[in-house]
Amino acid sequence: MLQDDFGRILREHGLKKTKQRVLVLEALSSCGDKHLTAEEIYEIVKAEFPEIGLATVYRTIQLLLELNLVESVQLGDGYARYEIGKINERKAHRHHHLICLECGKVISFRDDLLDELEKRIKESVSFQVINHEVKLYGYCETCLEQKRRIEEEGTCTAFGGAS
Amino acid sequence: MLQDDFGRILREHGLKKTKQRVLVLEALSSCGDKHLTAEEIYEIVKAEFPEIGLATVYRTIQLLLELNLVESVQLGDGYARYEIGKINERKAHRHHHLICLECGKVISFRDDLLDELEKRIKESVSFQVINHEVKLYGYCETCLEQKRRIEEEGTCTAFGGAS
DNA sequence: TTCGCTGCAAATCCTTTGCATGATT
DNA sequence: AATCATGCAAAGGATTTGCAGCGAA
Repeated sequence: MLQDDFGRILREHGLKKTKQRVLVLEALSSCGDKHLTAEEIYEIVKAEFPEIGLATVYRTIQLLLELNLVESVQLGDGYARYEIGKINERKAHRHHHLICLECGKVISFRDDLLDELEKRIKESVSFQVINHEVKLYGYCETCLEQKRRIEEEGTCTAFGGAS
Repeated sequence: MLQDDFGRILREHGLKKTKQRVLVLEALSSCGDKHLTAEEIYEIVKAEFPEIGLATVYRTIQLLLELNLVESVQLGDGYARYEIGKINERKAHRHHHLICLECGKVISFRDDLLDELEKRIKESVSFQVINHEVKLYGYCETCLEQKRRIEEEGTCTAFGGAS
C-alpha cells in the first residue's frame, strides 16, 4: 500500500525504487512522532541493511523532502530532524511541537488556532502566510511529576539554591 | 546609557569591557530587526575595527546570549541569527517572525494570541509551557507586488508551467 | 545495456577551541 | 603586574559532493 504508492511516486518522477529508499521511508514511517535525525535513521536502517551509507540516508531524506513525503523540523539542538508527512496521515500542516526542556521529548500537537493568527496578520501587515511552524518549550508530564516529587522530598532542605 | 549599562553588567560578571564586545553589541543594537548572522556582525564590526577576528565575534555572541542580552533565532537556512534582547527594548518575548520565502526578509510581529494557545494546551495536554517560538513563512509585501506584476505581464503566455 | 544510485572518502560549511600574544583592570 | 580577551589557525560536527562500481529498469 504505502510501498506501492511510493513506487508510483518514484516512477512518476523518473526515479528508481531501491531498497535503501524504501527502508529510509519505512524508518520514518514507523517512527511516526519520533522526529528522527539523519544519524538515527541511519542506525535504524543499518540494523536491517548494514551496507547502507550515511550519505545515502542524507540523499534520500533530501529526495523525500523534495517529494513532499517528509518534513524537517529544527529543534535547535544542531540536528535537523525529520518526520513523515502527507503520505500516510493527513496531519501534515497545522501541527505544532511541544518540546520538553528537561528530557528533550517532542510531542506533536494539533490546533487550528493559528489560522486566526494568520488572518490577523493578513489584516495588519501585508504579508501572505503560506505555512507556519510553532514550537512550545516547557516541561512534559513525566518531567513535571519528577520535579514535583523532588520538590516534595526537598521541602525541608534549608538551602534555597541561588542560581 | 546603553554603553554604561553594558559596562556595569560586564563588571558584575567579572568580565572585561573591550572594544570588540562593545562593537558587537552595537552592531546588534543598531540593526534592531535585521537578525544578523555571525558573519554579518563580523563584517559590520570589521568596517570600524578591521583587526577583529570571526572567533571573537562568535565568542562575544555566546557571551551576550549567556548574559541574556541577545537571543538567537533559527530560520532554517543553516545560519544562526541573533537579535538584541531585553536590554534596550522589552519586546523580548511574545514576538514572532514572518519569513519571506522569496527574499528571506524577516519581519518581527507582536501578538499575544499564543497565550490563548498555551492555555488551551494546558487544558488538553499535561504540558507546562515556558516559552514559545512562532515562525510564519510566506511572502512579504515587496515580493507579493513583484509577483503580481509578473503575473499581469505574463497573463497571455500560453504555457501553464507544470512545475 | 543504460543510466541512475550507492558507498566511501574527501570536501564543505558553520562554529568552537588551543595557544601565544596583547589589552584591560 | 595579573588576568582575561583576542587573533590566528587548526579542529569539530553535521551535511554535501566526487567518483568508480553496482543495481534497477
